[in-house]
Amino acid sequence: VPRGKSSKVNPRRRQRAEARRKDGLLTTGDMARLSQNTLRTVRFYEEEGLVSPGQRTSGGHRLFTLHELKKLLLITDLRAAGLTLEEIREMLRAKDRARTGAAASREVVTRIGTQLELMTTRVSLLRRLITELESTKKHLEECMDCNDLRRFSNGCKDCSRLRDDGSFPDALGVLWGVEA
Amino acid sequence: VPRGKSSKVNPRRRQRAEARRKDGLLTTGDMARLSQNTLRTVRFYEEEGLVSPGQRTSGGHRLFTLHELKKLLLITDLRAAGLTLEEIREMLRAKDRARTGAAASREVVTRIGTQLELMTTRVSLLRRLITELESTKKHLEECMDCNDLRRFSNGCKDCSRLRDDGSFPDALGVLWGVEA
DNA sequence: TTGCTCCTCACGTCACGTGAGGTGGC
DNA sequence: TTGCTCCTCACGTCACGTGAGGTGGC
Repeated sequence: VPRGKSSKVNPRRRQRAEARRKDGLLTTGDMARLSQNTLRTVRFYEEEGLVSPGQRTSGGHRLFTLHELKKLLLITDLRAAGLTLEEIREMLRAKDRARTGAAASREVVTRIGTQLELMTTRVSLLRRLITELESTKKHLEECMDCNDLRRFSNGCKDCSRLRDDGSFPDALGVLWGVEA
Repeated sequence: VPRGKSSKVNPRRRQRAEARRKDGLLTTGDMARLSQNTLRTVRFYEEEGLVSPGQRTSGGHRLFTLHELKKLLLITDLRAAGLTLEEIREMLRAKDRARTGAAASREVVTRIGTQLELMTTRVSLLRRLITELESTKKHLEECMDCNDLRRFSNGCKDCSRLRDDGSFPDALGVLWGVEA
């Protein structure tokens, strides 16, 4: 159980998460909750010039527009997809730095194209790994009721369960130390 | 052009990358090249107890077995898939820490299952983002020969190209600042 | 023998995490 | 008024990157 984060459901807090301020602006906490980030991350992205609170309350609390929330949601997705903050920043600023619509769109199209290739590669790697781990899991599920202590102490070397299958995933060889 | 990394093809180096030492062991450089990692990363993984050179030469050069290379390849894939080194370490050590085959397989099956769920989630996010960015790219490709400076200076607000389409990707709204 | 490869420190970086200590706002 | 939320430092962490300065090995 993680400390510091009460699991008690606080009804007032629940309301806050769903309710909007009357002026339609969002606090740092709203931004964090709605984008599944921490407060620290929202503030860090502001320091890095990625999002910006249009204004602050007299007490110093940040207030963001809905547009900044949408930007934060995109940043969050792009980070999860593997882009660095620098790459994200360049993408977000590309339009404003360009002098013409043609230059702006070409710049953004190029950047998106590059990232799409990288993302496709990442999906392929993930799919390959998922297949491999699923196969490894299936093999090991056959051993979940194994009581052969003698064979296990011997590293499962002479166990037919781990040998009779021709398509033996590499990951299983590594995890079970079959050739060590 | 990145500095420090010559793009000249060195035929001797090429041979080294493919050839094996007569004893079948691999140097740190072989491990790095064959797994697409840097020398630093291979050494760091050794410090962290993830891979281990079975022996060293009299001069202190690390020598790895083929099994350590396979382990490094799996580690590299798992890292790219988003696992921390701690999670990878626990997965690799689970079998050796268990007392019975049943306990070992249950432990590893559970860990793999957890990671498979996370990986599936990551694939979904990537696919969703790929779709969104492809759509955004397609919209912007229509603007690559735009010469309407007046409209661009005005933020493309009154341009029909960016408005007539009903299914307007969120990312485009953010990147093109349509509501700012 | 030459130069390419590998070695060990050791400080730097990126993207935040984690308190400490204090104040704001419905 | 209470307590939940947000504030600003500021040091810590994870997974390496990047030299400096030196030696090993086909």
